Amino acid sequence: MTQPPSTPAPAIAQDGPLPRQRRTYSIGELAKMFEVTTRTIRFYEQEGLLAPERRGQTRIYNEKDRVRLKLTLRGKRLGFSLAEIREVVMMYDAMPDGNRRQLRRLLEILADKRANLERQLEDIRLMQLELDDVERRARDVLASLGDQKD
Amino acid sequence: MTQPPSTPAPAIAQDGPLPRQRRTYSIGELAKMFEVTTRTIRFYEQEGLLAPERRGQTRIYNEKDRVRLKLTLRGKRLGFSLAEIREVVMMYDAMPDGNRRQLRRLLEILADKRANLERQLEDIRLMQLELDDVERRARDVLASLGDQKD
DNA sequence: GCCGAGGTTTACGTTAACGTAAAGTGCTTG
DNA sequence: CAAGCACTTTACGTTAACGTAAACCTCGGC
Repeated sequence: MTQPPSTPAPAIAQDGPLPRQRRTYSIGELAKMFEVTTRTIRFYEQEGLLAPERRGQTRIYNEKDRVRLKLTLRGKRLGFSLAEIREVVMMYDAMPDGNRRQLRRLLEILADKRANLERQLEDIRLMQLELDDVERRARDVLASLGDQKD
Repeated sequence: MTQPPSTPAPAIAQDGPLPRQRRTYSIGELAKMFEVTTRTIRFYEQEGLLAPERRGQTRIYNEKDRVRLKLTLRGKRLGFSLAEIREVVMMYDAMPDGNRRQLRRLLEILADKRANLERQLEDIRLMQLELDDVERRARDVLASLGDQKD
């Protein structure tokens, strides 16, 4: 991904105990970092959400890959499907040389996601009120149980 | 949910062309009302999220059932599993005669859900910023395409 | 030289949340 | 009374998003 033509990525760059500028990650590192399994990461690649470089057979993830994974997981937490996430991600990548139709389509998708987020905000607000209510009642009952034994 | 002990729910109360106080619903009505299929509603019942009365074989839903369905669907939109939703719903129902342990457990669950919602709020905020960014770039590209034809 | 820690592919298994089809019941309407 | 419509049960099918197992490579260290 990283388009910036710089930094040819020195093979292992073992120049200190904690290299301050870590540019690549193994699949295992990413897995721990985000608390997912390597299977998940490979699956996301298979689904077209990631496309790490290879050193021989081994996958090498760079900073951009890491960000993508982060965004993907965030999307998942918000209930988006991998297909939806891929839609935005791919459009985004194709953007620089996209034609009008594609760009307008992208804007449509974005508006759609936005509307979705707005509804989720409202849902969260309502849900919080419900939880407030349930909790208040639960505490009341607990209090009324004040001196009984169980 | 609504526990208010009142209103014994008169069987059918057919007293007008458009009974202003509709207390019961058919499965089809609820399905249209919430834009889900009847299959979905029956499935939720099977999963212990609903328990409508029966008139013979037919399911009769009252106001409380309707609210439950609404809350269930809201939970779903927020990415909760049916199992999670059921957990809260069942605890809530068992509340009045719940013992301390159950009530504390309920409070735990609520705190958990709350934390979840908080993270979702943050995720939404971040996601909105991302969308802002993507949209801005897309508009820029579109503008730069100003006079080309496609 | 071999061993363990990580990486890889291939492929079948699993779970949640329904979809879909078949076959039957019950009312009411022309 | 036949047709139609809404409801019912039963049961197999489907999709997304991984889990899990087997069998393999490869590299640094003892």
